Amino acid sequence: MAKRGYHHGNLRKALVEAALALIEERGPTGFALSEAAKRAGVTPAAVYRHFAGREDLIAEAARQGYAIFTDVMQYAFDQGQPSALASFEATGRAYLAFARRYPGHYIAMFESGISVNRTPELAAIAARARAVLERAAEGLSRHIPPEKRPPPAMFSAHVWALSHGVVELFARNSPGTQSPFPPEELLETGIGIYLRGLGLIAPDE
Amino acid sequence: MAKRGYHHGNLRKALVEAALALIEERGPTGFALSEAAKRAGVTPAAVYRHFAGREDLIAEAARQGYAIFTDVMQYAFDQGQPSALASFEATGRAYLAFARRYPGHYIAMFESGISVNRTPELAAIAARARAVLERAAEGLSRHIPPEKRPPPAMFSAHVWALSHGVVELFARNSPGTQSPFPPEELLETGIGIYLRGLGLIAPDE
DNA sequence: TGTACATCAGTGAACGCGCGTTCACTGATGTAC
DNA sequence: TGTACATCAGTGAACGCGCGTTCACTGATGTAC
Repeated sequence: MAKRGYHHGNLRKALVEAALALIEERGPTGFALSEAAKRAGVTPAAVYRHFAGREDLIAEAARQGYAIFTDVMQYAFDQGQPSALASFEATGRAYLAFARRYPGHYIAMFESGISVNRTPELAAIAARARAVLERAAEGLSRHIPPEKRPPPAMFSAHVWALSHGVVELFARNSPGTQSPFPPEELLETGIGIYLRGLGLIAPDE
Repeated sequence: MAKRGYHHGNLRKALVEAALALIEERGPTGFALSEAAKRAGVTPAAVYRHFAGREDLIAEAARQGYAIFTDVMQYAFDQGQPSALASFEATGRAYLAFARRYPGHYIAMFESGISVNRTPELAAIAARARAVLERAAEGLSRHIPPEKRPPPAMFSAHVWALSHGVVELFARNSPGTQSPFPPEELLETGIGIYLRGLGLIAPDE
């Protein structure tokens, strides 16, 4: 169990952790398999006992990210229940919280260039994450008059896109630089205005 | 002027074009200075007559991207005038159109990891792009009752974020894979609902 | 409890590769006389 | 118009580097007897 000795104990886990830390520090480009191995206190060749190669290691980081992501979203959804509105808003906020709290996972998932279709396993778990948001949208959908009700998948896509855009442009230091407003505020007001547009929040509040 | 002969004619331009094509084909990671040189029919060392190095070449691609981007946004804005609403919607659509039509520039600007603060020149032109969107927002702002008027910079950020999120998740093949709706439709309906939430579109249309 | 042995996680050396960058050079171009 | 010359864009060879990956190996571990 302990790390000392010839055998590592849990190298697989240590490698994923090292990879996540590296991705977080250096960006997707800066990640090197050899360096992840070094950080785990192991020769580069040892990595191949646990992963097929560099890409496979990143994919595993992304997979774990989607697992956490789905849990976080599901939890937020449940917290908001039985109010469809509260559930919907909470999942939006959870997106931002996830990006903040698990930046390595976030980058592996969305910025590393790893396709979600790389593995059936990865595709499945990503679909599950999407499903949580769509379920929240479906719940909301029932409160909109049928004749002006957009497909739930559409407005779950809207909220996802808004959340993703806020994260990319204003929550990570990348190109947006100094954001005009705190990302949390930006996302909250944005979702608020959007939901009012759907007729789900009264115009006066 | 012609390409034949010892001297290239316009190597600088050819290098930027090669870089853009490569970035578009291989992603930001796949871009190699040596290969851009090869495509321009030139030795890697020749690049250093025109650029300080690899990063500088990417930064120049991004700079040209911002220049085009600003023009495109400005043009869309002007087309929508004198209607503030039409101008606002048009700039949103222009964002998507830009990403579609100039993918290499788009990637250099937003996905290459090049900071907008790398050069004062680059920062300046990016600020100009932001200013176009904010001006559109200011125009719109006048139609909102002052007491419930969010800062123009805030809702220009919302539209930017929504546009960016739609592009990243649904218009590029990256992680979102098969999008549930055409990105154009997604963005248009999203902005429509958002503007209705601001009270800028009548609830019945 | 003690010994023999199979397993297999991790070693260490080596590889080929393409990369970004440098340097002294060369030869095409355009200008001055 | 013709010659001498300065300029400087592009050459080609070389570099050191870190990368991902391979391979035969070794030695710690746990199991069978």
